[in-house]
Amino acid sequence: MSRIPGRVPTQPPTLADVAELAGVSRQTVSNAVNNPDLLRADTLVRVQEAIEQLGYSPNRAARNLRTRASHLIGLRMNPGQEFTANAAMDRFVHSLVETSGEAGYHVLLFAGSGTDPLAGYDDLLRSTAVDAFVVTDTYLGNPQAAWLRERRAPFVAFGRPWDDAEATHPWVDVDGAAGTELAARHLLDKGHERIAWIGWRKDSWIGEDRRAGWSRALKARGLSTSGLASRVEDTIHSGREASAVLLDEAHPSAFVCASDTLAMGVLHTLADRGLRAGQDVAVIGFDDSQVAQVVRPGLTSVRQPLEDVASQIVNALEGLLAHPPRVGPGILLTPTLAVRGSS
Amino acid sequence: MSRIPGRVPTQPPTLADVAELAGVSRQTVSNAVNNPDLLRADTLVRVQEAIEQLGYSPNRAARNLRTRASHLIGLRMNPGQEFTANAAMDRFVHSLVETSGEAGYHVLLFAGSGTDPLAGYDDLLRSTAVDAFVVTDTYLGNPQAAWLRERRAPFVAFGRPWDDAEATHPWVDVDGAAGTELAARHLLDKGHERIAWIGWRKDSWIGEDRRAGWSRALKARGLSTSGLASRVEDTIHSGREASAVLLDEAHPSAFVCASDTLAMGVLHTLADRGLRAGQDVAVIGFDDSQVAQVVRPGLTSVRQPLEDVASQIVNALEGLLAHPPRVGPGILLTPTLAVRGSS
DNA sequence: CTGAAAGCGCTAACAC
DNA sequence: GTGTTAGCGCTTTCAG
Repeated sequence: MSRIPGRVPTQPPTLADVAELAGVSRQTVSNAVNNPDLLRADTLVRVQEAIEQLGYSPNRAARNLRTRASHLIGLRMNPGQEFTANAAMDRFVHSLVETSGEAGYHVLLFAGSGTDPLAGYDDLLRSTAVDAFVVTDTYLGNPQAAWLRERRAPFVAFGRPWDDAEATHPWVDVDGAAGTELAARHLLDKGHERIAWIGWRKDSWIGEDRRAGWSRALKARGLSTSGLASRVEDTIHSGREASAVLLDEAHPSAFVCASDTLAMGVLHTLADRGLRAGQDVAVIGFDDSQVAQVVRPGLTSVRQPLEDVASQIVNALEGLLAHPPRVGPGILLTPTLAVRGSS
Repeated sequence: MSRIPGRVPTQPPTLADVAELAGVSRQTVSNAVNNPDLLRADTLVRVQEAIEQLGYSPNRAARNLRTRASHLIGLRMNPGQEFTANAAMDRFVHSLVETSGEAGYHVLLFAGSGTDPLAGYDDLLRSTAVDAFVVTDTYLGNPQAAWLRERRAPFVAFGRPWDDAEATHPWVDVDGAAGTELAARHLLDKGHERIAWIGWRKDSWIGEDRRAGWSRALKARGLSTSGLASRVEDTIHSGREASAVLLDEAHPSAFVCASDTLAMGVLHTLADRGLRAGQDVAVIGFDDSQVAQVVRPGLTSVRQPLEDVASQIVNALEGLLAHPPRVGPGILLTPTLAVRGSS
């Protein structure tokens, strides 16, 4: 009488309730859920009907306690830069949630402190709240990697271990150089010969990597890059100024930029001077952000395959959490070019 | 000998380890963590030192099992519309993570199915994986609200119960009408008298709400709205077409739009015709998305106070989960206007 | 293939 | 104030 199907029970049903209804032991119900193969077919059906009837789902806390696993993946959200390269972050989180969901994992978000790159990780780890982490902010080295490895915390990094070639942790990254090389080639094929670069300051590994692709493409065609490159802050204003200077001094017919933000700055300069993007001067950005898609006349941009990144990360995570753990080599994915009016 | 401080233990320390080191019972350690007032000062210090020394954090699963609470808040991510009104979502999630973190909660992300508005909720609820939900997708009524309430699942909605004035669940929303009224007044104060509206199709409550603010502002100044409004799909293309038609037929000197997307369409039309946004025709969007900030000459836009929304939601959540539960009235917050070059 | 017993780490209730 | 007992709901032995 205590559990009337269709009515909302005060307490969710437990294994014992299902066992009683199905006329088997609790253990058998557990097996029906976790190792159905062990049951005889008719018993299995009877148990499954009881589960269905009661709307039973195993209590997460109890299961976690027993199995020492939470099926949760921790992901740190950095204090929101209002408009920066993290435009891609949103898309990545979406993909990660969907992919990890299919693998039986949920994503646990926690806040970072901005100053301390380790904040938040420690507590979740010690309280065994998550099974693993996905570490995304590896742009300036990654102290997290060393720290997490030291505590034997499973994690997969989105981003190469730039500062440590010996690092053995699993990672997935996008080949930025291949992306900018793709962009530069696209322009070369259109007949451009003076292609300028606007990137980030030299202390950014990602920035230098992206720059290398542009440089490689030009050199492969026997073209010089000298005087055609500029390194600035990642703001529209900087992109605008840098492109103005380059136009005056080096007369490029096209720009490849390390980000859509910088590319927007170039578009502003072109508009200032009555030049038409795509017609008079070509521009290519990086990240395929929303702005690239809506600005006139459409900004050609390098697009990171974030769905694939998420999928590979979840894959690596599953290996890491398997018994015994499987840890594969780092994975480098190739971006694509979203071609629009600006090129 | 089993736990050497400074070294990484194979197993995290437990209550028992701390109790042994401090020379007290397990219960006393538990009290030291949860009810420090109950301990004598010197005992408390001794226990805290032991906790510190071992790097102890209470095991989440065990605590959850015992207290029947997970300190997790479920948030559903809808399948990523590549570019839509969910531009604001990212900002909201950030705020929610930070605010709820301060209140001792973490955010659990799960994937929605796109077709079934209830997908994902059920399992998390039955397995008691989360303490409560934050429901965001209330744009077309909210079947979740009725469903969740029926199962006595605690939740707070971001969005009014448009379709059910009798609804008693806690909610927080932004007063869209106040936002568009602010926008229209801003234009009226600049001397505009023919202000057009481009909004969504009539079946959108949010859209009709935003439209009402524009209409109210015009009528308050004794101006007619007839022929000045258009209702279309939320795409750039639609905004472009609608504005072209309105310019031809109604000769407005300014536009207020239900979204930045539509406003971008207007900017395209102006560019097509050689009209300068802000100089010849004013344009105001809604959501203060990234594009509003980077497009030339800057798009004036209604900005939702998402930080405040998150804060109020967490506040409501804390009330809901208190013993006994406190449930307050719905909360309506007022947006602000981010003024840029387009107006 | 099924059942009985034990225990994961913690906290609520009660004794001392 | 502190210690003892019990049990949250589940899964992992190990018998039958």
